[in-house]
Amino acid sequence: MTRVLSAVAWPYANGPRHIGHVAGFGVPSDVFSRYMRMAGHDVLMVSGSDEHGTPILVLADKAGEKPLDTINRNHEVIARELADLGCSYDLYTRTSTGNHYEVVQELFRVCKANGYFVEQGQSVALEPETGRTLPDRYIEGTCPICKYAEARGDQCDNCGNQLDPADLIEPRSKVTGATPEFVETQHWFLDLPALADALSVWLDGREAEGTWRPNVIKFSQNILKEIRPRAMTRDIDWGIPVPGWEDQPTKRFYVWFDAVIGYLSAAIEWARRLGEPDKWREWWNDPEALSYYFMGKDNIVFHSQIWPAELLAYNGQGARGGEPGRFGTLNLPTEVVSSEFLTMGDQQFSSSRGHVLYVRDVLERYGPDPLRYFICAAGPETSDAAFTWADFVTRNNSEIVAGWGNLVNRTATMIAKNFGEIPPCHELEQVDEDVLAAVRAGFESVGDLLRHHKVRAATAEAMRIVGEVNKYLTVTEPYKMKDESQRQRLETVLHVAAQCVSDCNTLLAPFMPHAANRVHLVLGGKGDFVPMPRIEVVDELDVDNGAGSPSYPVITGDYSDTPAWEPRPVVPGTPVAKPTPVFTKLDPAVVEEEIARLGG
RNA sequence: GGGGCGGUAGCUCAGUCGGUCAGAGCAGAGGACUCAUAAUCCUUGGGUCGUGGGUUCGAGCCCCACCCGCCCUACCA
Repeated sequence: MTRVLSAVAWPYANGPRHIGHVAGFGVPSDVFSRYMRMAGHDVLMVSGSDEHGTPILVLADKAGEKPLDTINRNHEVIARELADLGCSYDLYTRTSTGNHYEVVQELFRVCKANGYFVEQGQSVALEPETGRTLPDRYIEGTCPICKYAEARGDQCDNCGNQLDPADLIEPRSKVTGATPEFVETQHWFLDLPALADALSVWLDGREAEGTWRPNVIKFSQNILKEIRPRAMTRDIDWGIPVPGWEDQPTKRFYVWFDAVIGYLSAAIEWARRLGEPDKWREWWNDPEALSYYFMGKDNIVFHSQIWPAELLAYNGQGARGGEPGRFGTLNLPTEVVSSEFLTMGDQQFSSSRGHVLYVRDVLERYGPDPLRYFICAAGPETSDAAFTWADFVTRNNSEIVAGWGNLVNRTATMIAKNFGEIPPCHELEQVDEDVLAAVRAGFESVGDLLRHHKVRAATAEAMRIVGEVNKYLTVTEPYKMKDESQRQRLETVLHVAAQCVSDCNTLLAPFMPHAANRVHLVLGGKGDFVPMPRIEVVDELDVDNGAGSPSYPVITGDYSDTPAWEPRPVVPGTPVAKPTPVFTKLDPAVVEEEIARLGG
C-alpha cells in the first residue's frame, strides 16, 4: 500500500467546463485515482476552482457584479458537472477560502525568509480608471513593425513578431478601450535562477525513472535553460493579500502563485474537515508517498517549474539554502501527467465563437458513460485528438453497447431465462479455463497500463477481453443446450460467463463507474459496486480570515468501500432477473442534430 | 523569431532498443449463428509510413533540409 496524491488541475472559475477540459485533467485523473484505490493504495484526490486573476474581474465587471458573485456561481456550476461526471475527489474546494489564504501566505513568508523572493521594480500597463494590471494580451494597438492595427500587446497576429506593449502605436485596453498607463511598480519576484539547479537535479531524477511522457520531461528541461525571476504579485484588487503589503490593498498575489498552492491547501482543508488536522502530512511529508499532477499541456510550466520551485524554496533546498516552515519538508511531484488538447473536429474549442461543447450539456443528453468512455478510448493522451459526433456515436454504439452492453445483456438474459439465479459451477473444460484465465490476466495487463497513465491502451485492452468473452459464448453455444442431459454443462457455461462479466465489470469500473454500478445490479448485486462522489455544502473554516463565502459547495465522498482490483467469485443462487439494457444505443441522427446545434 | 510535439490504410490511431513493423479498431465486402439493444463470431487490408537527401548489410523508427498542422514563448489561469 502506498500513499498516492492525485493532484488535479484547478478549473478556472470563468464558466462551465467544456469537454476538452475534462479530457485533459478530469477523466484521466479520475480513472487513475479509482484504479489506484482499487489496487489497494491510499489515494488522496484534491482539486478546486481557481478563482482569482484578471479574467474573473473582467467577467464580473462586464456582468456588473462583484467578483465574489461571479465565482460563487461558476464554482457551483463546475462542482456540479465534475460530480455528475463521477470525478471522485476527496475534496474539491476553491481558492477563495480562508484556509487557502493562510496556506498561500505561509508559503510566501517562508520562501521569502529563505531568500527566494526579491523585490524589484517593473514597468507594467495599468488600466487608468482602476489601477489594475492590464495583462499584455488585454492591450491592443497598431504594430510598430508592420502597422497592423489589431496587434496584441504580446504579439502581432499579422507579422508574428513578439512585442512589448509599450511600443504599440496608440495602445488601448481591450477591456475599456482606454489608453493604458505605463508605470514603474514594485513586485515580489520568485528567484527562479536560485532554484534552477535544484529543479534540474529533480527533473533529471524524474527522467531517470522513465515514467514521464517524453514530451513533458523534455519540455520541462528545455524551459529551464532560460529561467528568469518571475513576478509573483500583481497590481490588482482581487486575489490574496501579500503579507507585509497590507497597506497596499491593490497589490495581490499572481493567480498562478496561489493556484498551484491549492494542491497543498486542499489537502490541509480535507484533513481539518476530517477532524485530523495533521493527516495531510502522510501525503506531503513522507518521502515514500507518490504524487501525480494531472493537467493540459498549457499548464506544464506551472507544474514542472513554478510549483516545484515554490516547494524547493519553501523547503530551503535551493542555492540560498534555508529551513522549511511549519508544514515541514514538502514532497515534489512524482510525475507531471500532462495531456494534449482535444479539438472539435479540426478546430480548437472556442467559447467566444460558440465552437464549444459543454460537459453539462453532454451529460444531460447522454449521461456520463459515453463521454467518459470516449475520452478514455480516444482522448488526447500523447497528441492532440479530435472529438467528432460521428466518432462519439460509433464508440458508443459499436463498442459500449454492441460489445460490452450486449455481453452483459445476453449473459443475464440466458441466466434469468434458464435459472433465475447464478447457476453452480461443475467440472471445467479447457475452453472455460481459457476464458477465465484471459479475464484474470486482464487485472495484470489493464492495471499495468493504468498505473502508467496509458488509458487509451488500457481501454482497448479491457475491450479486447470483453471480446474474448463474447467469443466464448459463441463457441460454447449455451443457447443450444436445451436437453436435460446438457443441464450441468449449461450451468457451468453460464456460471463461467457470469464470472467473466463480473470480472470485466471490475476491469471497466475505473473507466465507467456509473455503468459498473448498473451492471452490478443486473448480476444480482446489491447497492453500489463503486463509490460515487457527492456535493456537500460546508461552512467556511476560517470566517475571520477568508474573503470568500460563509459556506460553499464542495465535492467529497467516502471511497473506503472501493472494491479490490481482483476477480470476485460470483455466488451461485444469487437471483438474476431478466435484465433491462444497461446502455443506450444512440440514433445516428444525433450526429446531424448536434452539428446543427453547434452551428446555431 | 526561438523551443516542443505531430504528419502511418477511407476515418481515428498503435508502432518500446533500427532487422516478421507495415499493424489495430471503425467503416466496406463475404460467411456463420440466433441467447442478446439486427447485437455476436469468423474471413477479408498493395497504404511510396509528409517531401527530398544522408548514415547503415538493413530505417516509420537515426541524421540533415524542406512542407503542413498544433502547442508553448514566461503579464493568457
